[in-house]
Amino acid sequence: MGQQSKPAAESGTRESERRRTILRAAIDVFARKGYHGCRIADVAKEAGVAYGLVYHYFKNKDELLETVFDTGWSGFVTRVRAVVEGEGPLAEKVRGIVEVAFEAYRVDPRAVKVLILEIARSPAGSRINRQTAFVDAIRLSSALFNAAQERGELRTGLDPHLASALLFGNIEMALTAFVVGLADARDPDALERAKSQIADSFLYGVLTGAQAAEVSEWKPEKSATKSKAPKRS
Amino acid sequence: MGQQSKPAAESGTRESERRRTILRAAIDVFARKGYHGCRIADVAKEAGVAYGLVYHYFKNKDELLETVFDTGWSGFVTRVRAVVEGEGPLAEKVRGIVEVAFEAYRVDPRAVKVLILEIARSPAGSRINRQTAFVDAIRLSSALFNAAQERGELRTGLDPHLASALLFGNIEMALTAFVVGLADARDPDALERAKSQIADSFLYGVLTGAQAAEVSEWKPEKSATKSKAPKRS
DNA sequence: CCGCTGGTTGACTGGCGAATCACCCGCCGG
DNA sequence: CCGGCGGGTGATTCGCCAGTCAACCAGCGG
Repeated sequence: MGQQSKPAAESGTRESERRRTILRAAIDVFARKGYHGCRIADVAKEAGVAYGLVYHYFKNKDELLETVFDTGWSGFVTRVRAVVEGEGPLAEKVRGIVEVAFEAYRVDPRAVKVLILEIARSPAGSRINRQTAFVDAIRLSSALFNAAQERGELRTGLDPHLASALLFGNIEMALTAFVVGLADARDPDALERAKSQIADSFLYGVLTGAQAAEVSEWKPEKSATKSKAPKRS
Repeated sequence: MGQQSKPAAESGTRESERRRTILRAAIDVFARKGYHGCRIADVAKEAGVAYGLVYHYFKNKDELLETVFDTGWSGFVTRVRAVVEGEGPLAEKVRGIVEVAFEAYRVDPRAVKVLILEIARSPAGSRINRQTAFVDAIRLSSALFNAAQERGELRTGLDPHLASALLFGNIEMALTAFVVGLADARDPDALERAKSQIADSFLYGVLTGAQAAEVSEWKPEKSATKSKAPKRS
């Protein structure tokens, strides 16, 4: 643990090492026992710090969850935005979004678990509705489908918003399957298959016949844009 | 449990009027403030009964939620099973399942809200994992897709389990949109559109080209099977 | 060497709410 | 008329846990 005497300046972010440790511990504990099912004491123990220190860095338990959310979600949204605003055909972008979500899961499954289980469906209560965030993401990719519709690539009568919602619905359901253990997350093949099946069936479901035909021809060419900035959190 | 004295026959269910009142109140309060965000006192007040009576009928708060779940979910599963085991082509059945879900929402939106928000994604903790129930439903309709796959109606390489999960994922996402107010639930047209778009895009997404072609020809002929047993709860 | 500052500690407390319990009341059977 | 019983009541109890706080320590500047 204690590597003190850090040369102040250090790695980009201003937040102290300790703060990050606590955040990390919070994610792990939330993932294991759920937000309501754990005490601050658990988080402190997991992080290997004193009880009171948690309150030094976070106003209260709620803010802790809030922060976990902001951190994880903003990373996700940023990546999605990059995909949406990038170049390439719709199908490619859809695959890109799916890729982003699954990659996030691969890199930090517990963080994803918390996002899905604790936040996406958090009951009405909590202060500034986090549902807004979810909606934002949906709206973000709506733009994609709006444009596609104007180009006549979407099947007629399909609401772009709904299309966008369905995409995230599919992704969420698939990830949920892994999160709750329905599917075996340790099998990298299962991840890969789920990924492509989701993208495919979504595209088939949403595109016009002509466009869909092209989907069939698509094959994973170990794509260029695979880069992957080191996922934070 | 002493069920004597009462003119035995009476209204089907054995449970007392009071018990049902409390259950109903619980659904309403859970929907409004969330399971964790409400006190037993709230439920009692809503039901117009004494605090202690809640504990007369239910062992504890958890059992109350559990019961709300069992009641609502078993009704849903029963209806889905009826559809799955009925006659007719796959497409028809898929539409049937979607119909069941939306009808449940139309009849008792608050109950659906509780199921979706409080239970589907309940954190690891709670006793006998209710996730099992969710999985059961998915498995149930998997049979459908299994059969379809053998008949060659499913696109190749598509896992029947996944197809089933996607169907429920789509339904859930759509209902969530209404539950959280993203879509206007008071507009019966919105419900209707969402319903058909979900079914359509799912079918297009999952079926082989040949089968999908038939989907296009489908038109709502104010179907026979619309009957609708009076939804319980 | 002194004292300040800011990160760090963990015992303590105050409130909240789940669960209990002693009591009530109307009914029925003897 | 009595006594027992089951549905019904709500004040009281009791444990838990979020959040506080006084004290502690390490470094540092003077």
